[in-house]
Amino acid sequence: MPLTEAGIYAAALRLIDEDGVEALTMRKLATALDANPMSLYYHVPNKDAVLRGVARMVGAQFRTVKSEDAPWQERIRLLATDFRTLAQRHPRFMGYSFSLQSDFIQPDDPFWIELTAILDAAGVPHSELSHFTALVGFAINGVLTAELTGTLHRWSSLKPPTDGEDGLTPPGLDENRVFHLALDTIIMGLEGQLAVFGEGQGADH
Amino acid sequence: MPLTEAGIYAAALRLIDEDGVEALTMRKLATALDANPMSLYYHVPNKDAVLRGVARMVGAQFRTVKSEDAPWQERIRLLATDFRTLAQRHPRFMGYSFSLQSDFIQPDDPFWIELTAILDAAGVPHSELSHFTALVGFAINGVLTAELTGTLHRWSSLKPPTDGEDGLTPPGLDENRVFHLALDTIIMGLEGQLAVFGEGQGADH
DNA sequence: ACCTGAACACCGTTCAAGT
DNA sequence: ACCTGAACACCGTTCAAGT
Repeated sequence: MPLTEAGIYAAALRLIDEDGVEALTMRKLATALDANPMSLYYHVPNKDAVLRGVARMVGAQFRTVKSEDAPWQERIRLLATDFRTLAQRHPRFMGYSFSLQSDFIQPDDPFWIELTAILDAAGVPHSELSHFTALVGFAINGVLTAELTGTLHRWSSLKPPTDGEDGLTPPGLDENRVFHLALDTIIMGLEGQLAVFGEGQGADH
Repeated sequence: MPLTEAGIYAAALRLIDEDGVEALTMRKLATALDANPMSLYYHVPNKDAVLRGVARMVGAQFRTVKSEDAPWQERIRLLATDFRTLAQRHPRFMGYSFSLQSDFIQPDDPFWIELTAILDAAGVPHSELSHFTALVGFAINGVLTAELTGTLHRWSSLKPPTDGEDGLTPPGLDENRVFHLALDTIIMGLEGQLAVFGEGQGADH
């Protein structure tokens, strides 16, 4: 099996899934590919490019059902959960790339394009469209990152037991609850904002 | 000036403010202190401890006005902006510690305690208190992190010019708008959720 | 008690050289 | 066209030794 660019990215992702991004090393990556560490540099300029390649690879897997006729609330929920299930397939990489979002998050990613379209359809004024897209996207991102990096999990274990119960919440259940609660709250907030826009319009004309 | 633990943290923070966390090195830190790299290890167990020390140092600077008589909406806004101004004093460190939040974010930090108190006062049921605290905290965190790491800024430059204007938004203004928009939206969402709790209570009794 | 030098086991990357 | 070895400039950290 000869060395290829795609093969390098795939192997890198495999290593990251196992041991996390911080453990990825050009030298380890090479030995995982049964290759000389220096051979990688013929196919790839440097380590940073490997990470970007992995990001492109994972990002390309993102699929979301196009349901343009559904109400925008439902569409946001769908988009967010689709994105979440993708993120959960590679939690260590996504947790990293979301947080150290230096160059990984681009406004022309399918997620953001779809989110913009949904908010547009919902009635967000064009002048505020990018603001609201950023707000919703990064707020969800914040909750999801906390989930992926395990911060959320370390929290819920500190939660008071549910009134005399055994005190052990089934694993993942709390994460689910917080994520959907966040979605609900943001959507409700958007509904409120849209109502404000409506009022302003009514008063002006 | 002899080497001290606090002095090491202070110097580390100074270096991070200038060049970012990823540029911090035990060896650079030592030369910045006019010391032998190995001398640090007498005062500090390892690099990770240095980062944690810096986190404690920065976190200790957090102050928020206690305004228990104000409406909870105002209290959330105040807490969030207080936290934001602290974060903006050390954007590179805060951007890092928020994202790689492995061990930096603790539920017993003053920010979270105050946020919990506010949401409690707002009427969030005790069984859901930690969920809502997490939701609000990490959503705000997500937007703030995007601001600190510059992701938000790289975005707004892609914004369509405001209809025939010069197309240049004053720097920082967009960040301000998005942050406060996020606050408003989350608060509105919380109001909605609280209304739901109210209904449920009314129907049950 | 506080500091130091030498050393170890790692990194990413370059570059001239091999096939 | 593809791979390799040697080498460079870095890391964090240990440890025995100095004052």
